[in-house]
Amino acid sequence: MIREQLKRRITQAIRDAQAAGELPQFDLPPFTVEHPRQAQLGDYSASVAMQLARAARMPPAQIAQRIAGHLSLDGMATVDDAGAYLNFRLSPQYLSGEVDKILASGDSWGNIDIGAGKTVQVEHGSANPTGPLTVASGRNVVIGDTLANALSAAGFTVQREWYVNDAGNQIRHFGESVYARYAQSLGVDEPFPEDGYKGDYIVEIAKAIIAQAGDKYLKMPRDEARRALGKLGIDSIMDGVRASLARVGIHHDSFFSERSLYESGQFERVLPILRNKGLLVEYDDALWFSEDGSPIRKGETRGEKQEDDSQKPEVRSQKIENGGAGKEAVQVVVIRSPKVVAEPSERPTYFASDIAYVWNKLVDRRFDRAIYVWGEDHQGDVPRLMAVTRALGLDTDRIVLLIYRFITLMRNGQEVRMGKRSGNIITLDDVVDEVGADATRFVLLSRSIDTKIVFDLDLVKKQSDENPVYYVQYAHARICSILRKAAEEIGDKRLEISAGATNTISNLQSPISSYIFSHPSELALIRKLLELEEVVEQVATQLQPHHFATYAQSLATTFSAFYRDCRVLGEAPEVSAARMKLVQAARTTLARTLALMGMSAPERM
RNA sequence: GCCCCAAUGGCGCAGUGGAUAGCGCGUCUGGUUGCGGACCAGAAGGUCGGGAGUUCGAAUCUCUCUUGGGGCACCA
Repeated sequence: MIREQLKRRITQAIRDAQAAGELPQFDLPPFTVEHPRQAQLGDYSASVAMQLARAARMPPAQIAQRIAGHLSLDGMATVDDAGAYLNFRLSPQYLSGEVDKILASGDSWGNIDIGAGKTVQVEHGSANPTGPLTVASGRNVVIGDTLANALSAAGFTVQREWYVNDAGNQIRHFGESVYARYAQSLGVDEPFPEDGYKGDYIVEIAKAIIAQAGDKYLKMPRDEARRALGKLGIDSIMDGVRASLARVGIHHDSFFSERSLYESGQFERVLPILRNKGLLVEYDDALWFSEDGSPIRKGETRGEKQEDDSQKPEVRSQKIENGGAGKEAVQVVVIRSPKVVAEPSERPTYFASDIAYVWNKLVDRRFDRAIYVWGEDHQGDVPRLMAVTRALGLDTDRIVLLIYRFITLMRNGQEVRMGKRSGNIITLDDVVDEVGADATRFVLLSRSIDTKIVFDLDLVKKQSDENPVYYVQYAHARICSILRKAAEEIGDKRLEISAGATNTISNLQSPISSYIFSHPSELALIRKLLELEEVVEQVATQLQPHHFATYAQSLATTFSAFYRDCRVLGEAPEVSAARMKLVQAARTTLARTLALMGMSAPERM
């Protein structure tokens, strides 16, 4: 990457200046190379001279000058020491050469190697398998999938996992619901459970099972039938989920069963680690995790006053002073209790699963990092997972808990309320049907994960200039149009522009390899293309996928400026050929960006 | 009460401790004998919520206050 190259050269220049006695000896602090805000100042800029002023006991401008004097840039860029800044401007020769590099890289253009083969798991989706995939989960999977794309491009070995919550109370309710619909469909007067799932899809599932297996579950003991039907229901739901995911281009490498943590004995193997450290505490017939091993005390609870509030333990907010470094709450969380009525052998509490699961990720499967993509409703669960990870003797830096904000769905200027249990859900399929997969992904990726998204169906459906999705894709279609036209004019049938064929421009016979771009809009476009690597790095390190969306728009804008200023066809042959190459590189870059976002790059619109 | 997140032109949002804070929409003024006008150019519009601190330098880091969102169950 350019930035890294410049950093190395600056570092070398400083050492050379030191060796020459022009700068005193000092330890070089970490410094950055960045883009100046004003483009006229240069392409890259380093303020390292200012950082060194104290250590070197020299005025920054003088330091900058001496560093500049020792810089060897090999024609890559020119440097000018603007006061205390070192400003670099990439040379037209260098920029022109980079176009060839992009074309040679083809579909792997943008790949970098900050991951160095480290393994990282991105767990995303993981919605309860009790109903179809909702738009709410849509943001989750799109964030996770795009991050996985970015991490993969950044050189990590990535595994995409969906955690199937196939244990616990909700699953029991679900099984009862399926059973009730099953029985009702067979004409049996079976009451629908109070906590049941009311959605029509349960009826569909029941009918499908009847079509397959008839009434055989009515002949079983009721509990057994409920469990069996629950499992069948989950399978059916998950099949639907997979189909919905596929529509937005998402595939998971693994669907990990929560239940398996108990069936495999994983949970029982991990628990002794906490017990041996004295971090398991009995209270009120239940088993608790207590971060510091302290017994659980009775205390006043928050929220509405109820008769037996005083009987409840203070669960979360025992405050302790932490060596002056701020306050931290000791995490106290229930692991197992007779009051949790779900089959305790299958899943004591959700937190119990978390314990075994993090161990499974980091120890059994040895991921260097495990990323959890969680909705903001799980934000309160972060500290306890961190606490138990620490208690297990694992490095908490290896887990990253990403919290994204929910979306609000708007239609006809009204917020669409979604109720989970009520069956009033808007599925991801519904939205994809209405606005398309590309627009859905783009909207869900367009903002920082910390920002709430208002998904206005009417607005997104409108294929207008208010809608950035089409602006970006239009730029790609327009590029393809130019290349199509070029192919016609030149009559070169080998100039294919279908996806993947990015290198065919070399089929044109022309002395283009020596061509040096000079028009400001040409050079600006090349600079913009070269940013892709930086954007990949940014997304992969900050774990913020919206940078792709921002970049895609900016790239489309830069291309439009080039398109306005520079004709491709009908210029002098060497100019046309060189610009076609540039346009091809722009297509490669735009298509890759869209691919990283999981979007299509249409050739016509 | 405690914890997390946010606050940046009219609206929606970017912004990596660096120089004159950007983009889209909206508003106003313009642009087509030319590769796709689903486009482009120009203009107006800002005490980066308030205050203090750290730093050569703060929208960015720390503290604090205000406002908004979310979370604080032997639910998942």
